[in-house]
Order: sequence, then structure tokens, then C-alpha cells
Amino acid sequence: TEMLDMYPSLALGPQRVGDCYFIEREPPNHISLYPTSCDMAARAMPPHLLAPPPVPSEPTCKGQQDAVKLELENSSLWKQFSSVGTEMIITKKGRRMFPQLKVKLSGLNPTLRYILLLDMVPVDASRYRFQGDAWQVVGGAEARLPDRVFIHPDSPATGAHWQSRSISFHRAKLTNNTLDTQGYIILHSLHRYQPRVHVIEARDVLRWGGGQHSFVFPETQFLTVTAYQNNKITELKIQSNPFAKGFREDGMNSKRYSKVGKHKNAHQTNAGLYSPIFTLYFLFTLFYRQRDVRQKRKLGEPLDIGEVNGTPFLFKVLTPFSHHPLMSVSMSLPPYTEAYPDALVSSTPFNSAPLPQSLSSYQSDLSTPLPSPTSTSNYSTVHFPPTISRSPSLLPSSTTSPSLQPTRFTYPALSPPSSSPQPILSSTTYDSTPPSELGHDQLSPQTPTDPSFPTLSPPSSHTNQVTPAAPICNPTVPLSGFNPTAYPYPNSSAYSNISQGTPQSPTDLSGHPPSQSHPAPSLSYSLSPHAAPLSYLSRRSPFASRSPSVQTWTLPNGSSGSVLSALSIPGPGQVQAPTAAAPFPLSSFPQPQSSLPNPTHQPSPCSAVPSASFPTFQPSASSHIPPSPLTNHSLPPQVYPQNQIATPSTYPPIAPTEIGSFAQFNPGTAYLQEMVLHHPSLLPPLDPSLPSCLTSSTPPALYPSFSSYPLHICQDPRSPFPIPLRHMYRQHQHGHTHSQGSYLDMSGRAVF
DNA sequence: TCACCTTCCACTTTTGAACTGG
DNA sequence: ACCAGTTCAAAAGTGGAAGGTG
Repeated sequence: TEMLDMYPSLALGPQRVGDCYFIEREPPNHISLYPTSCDMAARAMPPHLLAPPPVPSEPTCKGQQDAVKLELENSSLWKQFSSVGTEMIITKKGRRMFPQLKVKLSGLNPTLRYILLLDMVPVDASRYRFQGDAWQVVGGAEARLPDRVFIHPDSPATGAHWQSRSISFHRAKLTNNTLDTQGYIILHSLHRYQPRVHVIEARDVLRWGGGQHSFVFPETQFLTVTAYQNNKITELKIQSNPFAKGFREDGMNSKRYSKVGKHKNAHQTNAGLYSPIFTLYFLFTLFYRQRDVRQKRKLGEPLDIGEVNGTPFLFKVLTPFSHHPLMSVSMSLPPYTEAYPDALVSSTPFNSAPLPQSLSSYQSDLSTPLPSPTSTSNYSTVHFPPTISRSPSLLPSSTTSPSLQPTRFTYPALSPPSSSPQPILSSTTYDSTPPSELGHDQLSPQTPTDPSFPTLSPPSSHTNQVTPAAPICNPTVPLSGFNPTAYPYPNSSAYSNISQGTPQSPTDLSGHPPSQSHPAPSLSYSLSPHAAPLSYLSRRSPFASRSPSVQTWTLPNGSSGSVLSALSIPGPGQVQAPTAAAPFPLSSFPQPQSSLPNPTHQPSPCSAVPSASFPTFQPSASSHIPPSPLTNHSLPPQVYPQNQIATPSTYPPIAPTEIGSFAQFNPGTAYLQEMVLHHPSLLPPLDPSLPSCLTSSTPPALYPSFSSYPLHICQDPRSPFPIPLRHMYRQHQHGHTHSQGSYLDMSGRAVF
């Protein structure tokens, strides 16, 4: 009763008792490094036992309409760091991230509850070293560590709650202590990681996963270090991080001028970011009313799960041992054992998703629909051939902003099938660079900026004026020629442009109305049914040229262009097709345009896009970049049948390749293509009978970026609960505070 | 010797209990 | 007794420096 009071919509189905939920990470090849009994049991269970009957959803495209969007609020700051090569300190005791991951959610059902998770996935399988002002690959990555997920302290909270404020994951800590017991996210030093944010619908404590959306912001990639390697990063950190004020030489707080100007700052708390409730009692709140928990704490009474109803509930994260970027991935949703109330179903965007594995749009790279127990034939599986990445080195050539020149990175490149290197971008046309977004995110005006990001250049114009990018119209290129293998994850430049996309009208980049003019190209197969058109703008770094111009790429639109707007993809404009030696055929697609007047101030759009769908981007330090095999568009598009699993034998050798600035998120290993597989026993099958927003030409959903490390939510048929909630509660009592958020490790333990 | 890591330091911000007043 | 606002010491978050480790 109390629980129902707390969660009015909570309706505990009898069959749920004893059930156990997991957030599971599964290796692409379904080989779990840490297979658990629960997981094994789940897999052993017939699909129909795991996947409840699909909830009758409205035959509408509401899912699209209400597509969940996640925007990176402090995108400009991230871009500044990424332009230099973001480094994150990891310590034994745990270190927070800076910049913080600050996002804004929208598109949620205000009445439903959601859980926000943060995790980190390796960007590649390499270890790096900072040498000669550049990051270079020095070997293979170390064995993957137990994955841990940071649960936002507000979780679970209603959609209204999440949408009413900025969401910060600043409390998440990174550690290099593999034996960490605090539950911090364990990372290897000198490795590259990509943060991911997951939004999971939690209708009630026993029914998670009504919808699952994962978001990735390429500009948030970082390299882990125990001590800063690049002094440019150090400078940026000191200038940007309030805690580092003591190291600023200019100002009253400089420790060199210690005792001077020292003052306590008024309470600049993050009030509003975190509710005083829920947080650390994340799981607890699933069973208790907050006041009950407080009361028990006051009385010193232990909180035992048995006091609730004996329903085991847990999240589990499985860590894939092997994580070759090309490995297959699988994702599953928690099956529901009972249909949601119609009202709820209709009110939630997730439920309307017709396809089981839709990577819906770029708003969210993961949108998991309700499972269907009867069908498994529609699992969308895309197997991408090895990604070829061989990018020409990019060296800072300009002195425009010497203090923050892009750091060169050398990434391992997968051997291309083709021996003839092709420039990813052989020729570029530029338009005016949008004004800088400086002054944002605590950056001082003097903070050197890297022109690599459109928002930062030109350095001389640190104004808030918006200089809308005026992408040159790109001749429509048949998408049929689109070769997924040639399009690794886009670099940050593209995103930076996207985030600052100028377009504001619903016309596509080529001036065509959204969605019809251009038939879905062959690429569409790799896009989710909700996939939106994607365009990229890349600006040449001032380092390379004083004549800023813009490259705009538009990817095929897998479905309606309306979704694209969520990505804040640059607008109107046109697509500048790569000229000579274009890595791939380009075409302009309908591009929903942002309604925001000032694109440069828009939060960074989530890059929740299938990595394979991104065109390879080459930092344009030079317009005469040596050809890259990766961009060899002569390679025929390869479409793999669903359920096809990539075999390690297909992995190309890794060869060190300097691919330019970290900030550029160079193509290649940074975002390797991934293929999608669905867990046969856990994945909700696609019900063909369900209404779909997809057009007949729209291929099955493609699992988006970083699908190699999917976040799984599955139901375990067995009830044993490895760790009593009371234990977690006690941990909390003696450990972190509620507001610190909570972590889940691969073993299913919640660490507070 | 070197790259990398750990620990400590001095600084700052954040936090929350204690206090105060209505 | 309760609530809201303020105060302030402790805790926590910073990068630098020195030393340790392999």
C-alpha cells in the first residue's frame, strides 16, 4: 500500500514476485566474462517466459513524436577540451569528471518515472601514450574491467522532474583501482573512453525498461590519466574548474597570491539538481516510501528487503570480456509480465515503438519497444565489415591559438580491405565560421580556444553573435553508394557543427522538404526505423586555414526527417559533397531544422546514431590529405543478414596510425562500426503486426553507436537476490550520502 | 633511465549540522 | 514545536610537486 502511495501507477503483478531484473552488459559475441547464474538462467529460459505479451500499444507514431532527446548542456566546454584532447584524472580514491556531464532531457512522459544511468565504454582497444605533444597508440588495451554504472541520484524520478532541470552526473567518480569497493567507475589509465547516458523507463519497481534510450556525445570522449599529460588540458582545467582556482595565476585566488582575496563563496549548491529524496536509496525507494526509510533510519532499524514483499530486484551489469569494436552486440529489454494500463501505454513514447530494437532516431540511440514473446525473427542484426581507419596525420599548422592547438593522436587503424588509401576528405569548401561560444561553462574569456570547433573560432571573435553556418549545397549523391564500412564514427567536428547547426527550417540541407525527395539509400538498412537524416558539418581548423569554411554532410534519412530536429543537426543548408576522392557518396536529405534562433548556443545534440552510419571525418588540417583506405568508396556496401555474428577472424590487424586531433574524433578506431545482434532469449521480438511508423523501405533497426556495450535490462527467472537491500542500505548509512548517487557493478551489487 | 603511479600539499568549493529568529 | 535562513567548520574536490615503482 505504501509503495503504491509512492508510486500510484505501480501495480505489482503476482508473477513479478521473485523476478529479478538486471541491467546487463553483454559482450557482443554473447560471451560474458562474468556470466552469472542469473544471466545463464535467463538465457536458458524460453523466450516466452521472459518476454511477456506485448502491451497493446497505440498504432501511432507517437514514439517518434515523443522521442526522447538528450542534449549536452555544456557542450562548448566539452568541445574545448576535446579539441585539445580531453584527459580525465583517475585516482585510487576516485576522481570526479571535469567537465561534468551536464545534460538536458526532453521528450519524456512527465508522469512516468525514469532512471538515468551513466557508464563508460572503451572507445577502442588501444593503450595510449603522450609523446611529442601527441597521443599515440602504444599497444593494446588492457583487459576490460568490471563495468559499473552510475545511477543518477535522482533516479527514479518522473519525466517532469528530469525535464525540469539540468541533469548533472558530476558526482560520478572515476577510479583506476580495480579492487575499488566504493562502486566508482573503474577505468584503465591511458585508455580512451566514451561516456554514455541511459534513460530507462521505470514504470514501477518491477517493470523497468518500458523504454530504453542510450545517448552518446562524441565530444565527451576522454583519455584517462593519473596525471595530466598535456599542459594544455591542465590550463583548461585550471581555468574552467572552480576547484582549481587556487592554481590560477591570474586572479585573487592564485595560490601564488595566497591569503589574498580569499573568501568563501556563497553557497552555490546544486539545489534543484538533486532531490533530497531517492538518490542513494535508489533501490530502496522502490520498496519503501521515503519517510518510512527515514523513520527506520532514525530508529536505527535495519531495512530488510523481506520487509517489503520479498521481491528480489536487482540490476546487473555484465561485463563483456572481449570487446572488439566489430563484435556483435545485443540488447534486450526487460520483459513485462503484464500489460501496462492503456493510459500509461498511450502516454509513453516508448510503448509506441513498433520495433523491438529500434534505435530510434538520433535522439536516442536506443529505443526499446515492448517485447513480443512469440516472435524472434525480426531481430535486427547488422554485421559490419571491419572498419578501416587510416587517417593521415594531422598536425597543428597554425599559430592562431598556439596555446591550445589540437593534440595529435595516433590511433590504431584497422587494415582496410583496400590498399589504396583514400582521403577521407580530399577537398573542402568552407563558409564563415560561427562565432565563439566562449564565456560559457566558466571559461574565462582569455581561455585559449581551439578553432577546431566552430564555436571556438575564430579566436578573435569571442562574441555571442551567431554566425550561422552557410553550408554549401551538396550535390545529391545517390545513397545507394553509401558504404557503411567507410563511415566510422564521425569526429567531433561534425558534432560541433551539428550542435551549432544553423538551420532552422524544416527543409533539408539541399532545400528539399523533409523526407520525401530522396529515397532512402542503401544505408537506411543500418538505421533504425526512427533513424533521422544526419548531416555533418565540419569546419576546417583555423590552424589549417584562415579561410574557414564548412563541410556539410548529410546522411541518408532512414525515416522521417522530423526526428532529426532532435539532434539539432545543422540546419538548413546544404551538403557539401566531398570533392575529389570523396570518401563516400553524399547526398542531401531532408533535414529538420532547429527552431532555435541561435544554434551556437544550443546544447549539444546527442549523437545517438549508429556508428556505422557516420561518415568518416578527417580533420581538415590540410585539404590534401592522403587518401585513406577507409574512405574508399569503391567498396561495395555491405549488408549483413540479421543475426549474423562477426567473427574475430575478420578483425583486421591494428596498425598505429596518427589520425590527428583528439578533438576531431577522428575516424577510425575512435568509433568503430559495430554490428548488432540481439539476445535470442531476451530480446523482445518484433511483432510484424504492430503498427509501424516505418516506411516499407525502412530496414530493421540498427543498434547505434557503442552497441558493443549495450546496456541490457533483462529479467531473470530466478529469484535469488545476491545481495540484500539491507546490506546496501547499511553501506549507505556508513558510507556515501544519498546525494552521491549510486553505482552498480557487474556482479549486480548496488554500491552506494 | 624513464614512464607512470601514488601520496601529500595548499588551495578552493561544497556540504550539512548548528544556530538564530520568526 | 516548527520552519526558514544563516553561519561555519569539516569534508571533498583541485592540480602541483615529490617520491615511489617497475
